[in-house]
Amino acid sequence: MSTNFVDNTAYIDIDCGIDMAATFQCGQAFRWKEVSPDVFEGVAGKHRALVEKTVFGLTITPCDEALYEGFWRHYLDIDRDYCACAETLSRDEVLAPMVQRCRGMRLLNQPVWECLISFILSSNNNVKRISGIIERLCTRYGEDMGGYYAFPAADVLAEAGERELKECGTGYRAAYIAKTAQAVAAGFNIDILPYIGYEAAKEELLKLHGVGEKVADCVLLFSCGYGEAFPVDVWVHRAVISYFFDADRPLKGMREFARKRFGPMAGLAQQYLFHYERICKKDSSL
DNA sequence: TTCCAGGGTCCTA
DNA sequence: TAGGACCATGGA
Repeated sequence: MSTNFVDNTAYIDIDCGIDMAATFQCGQAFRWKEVSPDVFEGVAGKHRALVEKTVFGLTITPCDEALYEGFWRHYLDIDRDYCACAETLSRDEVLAPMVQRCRGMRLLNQPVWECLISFILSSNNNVKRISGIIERLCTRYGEDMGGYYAFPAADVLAEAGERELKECGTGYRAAYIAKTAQAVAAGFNIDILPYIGYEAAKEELLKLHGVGEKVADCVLLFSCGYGEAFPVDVWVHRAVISYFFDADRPLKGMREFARKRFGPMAGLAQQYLFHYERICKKDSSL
């Protein structure tokens, strides 16, 4: 893998390629929009970028070396060998066709705060509507970066309060966001979560209002780098029952089953399951 | 009109 | 501790 920087664009040579739609539209992040099949534009934290798939890998614009090393390299999970991951998961006979269909999908390493609020909003919600709510929150409370808005800081959302947050379409989740924002603004440290281990980090997250097992696992997987996290939503629940069991079983049992079967790649396996299920439903409705 | 969506909280038995 | 009602909202 090599990276070059020309005219404020990063040219990244990645061996395994990237599935743009699977990566940016698989429900792990909510601020990316398709410009064309090979080009996505999005905002993460305080940074906006155009990411384009090329024959060599991908390009990021605008992006100099400092921004790449300080943010996008980690965000796009550039250093993980996804060919090896796909190879390993393909050895699972059930998962093999899903890996084949979604090959090139990557997990993103999002800013923890942004990921936390996004998935608190995901409760009993759908991807399209979550994206709309987040954009309204960013437009109203995010820092104006000149043409786009950063994700709003905790103290700003805490100050906004439940009633104002509801005006952005958050519904009953406004109370969750307000209380969690107040906790973080008051000193609840979410920045340590990537460094204290999966179990300890989950225990911390579960102390926050609006965060249950599923939301915690999403945050741990999509922003803290804990690959063993296995979020179980309605799609994954259906898929696991359909492909691995012949009857329903408790959610806790599903998480344990997944972590035992897929180990440190349980989270990636979960994402293959989730995206595959949604693609299949879309395909079957055509 | 009803169902559904990347669920969590709170109350009751 | 487990189970169930309830919570907002917009698209299908």
